[in-house]
Amino acid sequence: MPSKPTPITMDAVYTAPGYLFRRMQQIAVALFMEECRAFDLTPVQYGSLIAIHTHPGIDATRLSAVIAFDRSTLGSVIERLESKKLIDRKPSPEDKRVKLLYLTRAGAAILRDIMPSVEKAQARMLQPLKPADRKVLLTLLTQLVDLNNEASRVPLRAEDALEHLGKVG
Amino acid sequence: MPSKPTPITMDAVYTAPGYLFRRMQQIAVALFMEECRAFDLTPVQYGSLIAIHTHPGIDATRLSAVIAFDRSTLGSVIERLESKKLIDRKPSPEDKRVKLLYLTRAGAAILRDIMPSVEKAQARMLQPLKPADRKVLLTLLTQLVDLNNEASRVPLRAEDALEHLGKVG
DNA sequence: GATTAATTGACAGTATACTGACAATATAGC
DNA sequence: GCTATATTGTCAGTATACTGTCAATTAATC
Repeated sequence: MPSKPTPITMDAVYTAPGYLFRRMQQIAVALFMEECRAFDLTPVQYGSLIAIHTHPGIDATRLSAVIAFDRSTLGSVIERLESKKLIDRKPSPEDKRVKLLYLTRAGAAILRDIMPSVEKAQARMLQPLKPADRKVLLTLLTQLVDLNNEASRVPLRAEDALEHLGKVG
Repeated sequence: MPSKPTPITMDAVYTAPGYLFRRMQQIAVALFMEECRAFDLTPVQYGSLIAIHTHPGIDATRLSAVIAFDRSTLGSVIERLESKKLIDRKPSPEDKRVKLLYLTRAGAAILRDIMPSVEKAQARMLQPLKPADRKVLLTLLTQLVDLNNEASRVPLRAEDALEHLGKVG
């Protein structure tokens, strides 16, 4: 049977999951920026630093896969981190196309120092919910992101990306 | 007691709610664009059309409040909708600063036609969850957005925005 | 080993966000 | 009624995304 046409009301917007995800993402960024103001880092830059810290010598393409950030955009993110002297970019001796990424001392330091503020921001955005509800939401959200992994332009490829690091052949 | 410092691992990223909201937002946009390709409308443009349809003669500032979209950005969104001839912008006779927004015939038509595709996209992003879980997630997400309303730069002001429409003073 | 494929980083073009500023215009307070 | 304040639209500057393209380089195939 054909379903009845959706009435065109604001509820078509307000109850759409896509709209709610957009608003929560904006709220999440706002809280991150507020808590981390002193460090002058964006959420994307923070995530990139974490990944480079965890995988020193990673290249931009694999970095993009490990954090599921857009590869085209990552170029300018890396540029900004480099100009802030938080990372170094060194040409790969094995592949002339590739530039390997490393944290500088300053990069490692800022990462260590920013963690508590990031934690605070992450806690604040779930604060309004009861603790049990926070857990439920996080569980479902994690599942949903994982199950929809292939739907995004840049699916998360944590495992794959690691395979090519620190190997000789 | 002081809590132990967070270890710097990828889990600090993968389990952060902010990261999960970012990824779901990107997945949501990707699914919207895929389902609605034929209409050449973005999620933001769609939301704007719905709001203008519901509140004919609304101005840009109130539009921003009714859908909680950034006011600076909305200028270019409106420009694009106007150049596609989906909306009309008319100067207000009462306030020389204000430009009032109306759907064109084409705008109303595209809105009517796109609804099923939007529905499909919204359904697809929750599809991977069990029906009961979808309901739980939506409920918690709606609560969370509402309770964090003031944390975003552009809090939703659905009621306020309406008060100034169609009144004489 | 020469041709074809795929990969890497880069770039141009479009769209959304947010910050902060500005001129024109309205409103409030006195 | 004049002045201080607020509102509206706009713009410049920065940051993130996505599409599509490109040259350089590497890998795969025959």
